[in-house]
Amino acid sequence: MALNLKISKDSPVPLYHQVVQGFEDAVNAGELPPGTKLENEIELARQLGLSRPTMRKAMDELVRAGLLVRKRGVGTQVVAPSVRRPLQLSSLHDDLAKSGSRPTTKVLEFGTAPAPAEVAGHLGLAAGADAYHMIRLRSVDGKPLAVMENWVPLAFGTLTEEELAERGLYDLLRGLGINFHLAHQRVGAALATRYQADLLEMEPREAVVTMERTATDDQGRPVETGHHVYAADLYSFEMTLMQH
Amino acid sequence: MALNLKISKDSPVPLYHQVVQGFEDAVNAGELPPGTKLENEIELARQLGLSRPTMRKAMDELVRAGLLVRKRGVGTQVVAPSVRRPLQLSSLHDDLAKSGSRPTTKVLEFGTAPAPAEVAGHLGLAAGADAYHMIRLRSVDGKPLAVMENWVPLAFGTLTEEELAERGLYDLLRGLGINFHLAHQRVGAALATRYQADLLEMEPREAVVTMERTATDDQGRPVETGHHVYAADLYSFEMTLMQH
DNA sequence: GTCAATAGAATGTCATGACATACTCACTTG
DNA sequence: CAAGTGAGTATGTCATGACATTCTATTGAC
Repeated sequence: MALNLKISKDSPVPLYHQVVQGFEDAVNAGELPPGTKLENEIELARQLGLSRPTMRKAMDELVRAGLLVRKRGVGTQVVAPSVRRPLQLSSLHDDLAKSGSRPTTKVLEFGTAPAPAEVAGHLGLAAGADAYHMIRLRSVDGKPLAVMENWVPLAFGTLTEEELAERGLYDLLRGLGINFHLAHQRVGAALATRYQADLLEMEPREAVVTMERTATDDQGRPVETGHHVYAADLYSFEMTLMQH
Repeated sequence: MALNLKISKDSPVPLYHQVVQGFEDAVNAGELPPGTKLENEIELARQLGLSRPTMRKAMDELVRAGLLVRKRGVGTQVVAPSVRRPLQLSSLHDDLAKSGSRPTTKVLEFGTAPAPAEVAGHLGLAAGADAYHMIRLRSVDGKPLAVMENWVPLAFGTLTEEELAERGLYDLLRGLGINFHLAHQRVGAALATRYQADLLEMEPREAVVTMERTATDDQGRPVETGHHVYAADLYSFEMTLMQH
């Protein structure tokens, strides 16, 4: 089965990236149906005029993405078109904007306050140390979606309520020079408090999706911790799990 | 800053794996504190007596794991100890057993039934085609944790209620020769129905965490789809998000 | 027919070598 | 002082070459 990918050595796009993209396109177009057994790496590389390590680097990526499975001594075959979508650290604002929604934000509370013990623990602060505290209501197309409470250490720089009303928190933090690295997140469920229910325009004791997250920067410093509550009928968390 | 990793060329463990493990140990032991700037790749490889591609392969993994960040033209530094835990496809039974709990399962319903339209869609079956249908109650240390409804196409082989009472569904499917590959999962919240509340020994209209998942094998075939409901006070979903 | 050994196939690992590109800093010029 | 340029640094990409390990199928012996 000859590969029919277009690889250009004049392109600024690295060769292995072109291979990855070509595979994905071929799989999505049905030219490489699930179950297709590929030629061995050496032959594939020969066909594309590449070195084997370059071919292999491309295939490493495709295996990690879930499009291909490899078995030592046997060969490689196509799995797709079901593809792994990696979990990305981004803000709800960015997620919603990316999915075509028009998110708006209302700042309900903003200030500095002594961090409760759990928050202090997450942020690596002394108990009772001051931190920024903010509560926002996020809506989409005019409909309330989430109540978001966040805490941010004071040490990174100055945040203002005016800025927070205009831009997302993550955007502001990036503006302070913070390079986000990763976040640990926990998703659960709860009954909406009366406060939350009022804001989300639902009955009290309706179900809400809860999300707690602490994000760290590329220095390993905790940069924000938050507790968000989403209307369960409007929002859920999607993810792809891989077998290893 | 000289690296102090123990690398043995006699070990059956690949060199790059030894480097990864050595880094992780050093970071976890505090020998490589967050923010540490590492020597360049060529020097690190020299210090460890390795080739640069081997060094680089190890560091690729550490970057993907979130322990290191690299910047072209600048260098590489340590981020940890906060590490990315990749999302793995495994069954609730395996997850709980791994965390030290003693899960038990009660089969509430088992049989074949026409798959509802949505289920048929997920499993790639014709509408109304028969599929295995099962409902189980999972408990931990005698306390009910989850109500789990699953559908499995008939085509993979025979499942029996007796087997399901003894072993997990994923275990049974593996026994039929299925190689799990990945699953798409959605986590949300809902109010427990009376049926669910009775089983989970909670009040009706308490909040439950919901999870819908469709798993596919390494041929790209959907092998099971399920809808699970967890007691929100006992279970939540944890995950790590990476910035890219 | 069953079992063990062997050969072939293919992935996995590792090395040497070289060039390209992005980033930072210092110096020069306006 | 600010902007631009060039050099140095380090990661990113790619190639050739070789050996190790795992898997499967075939063959031979019992």
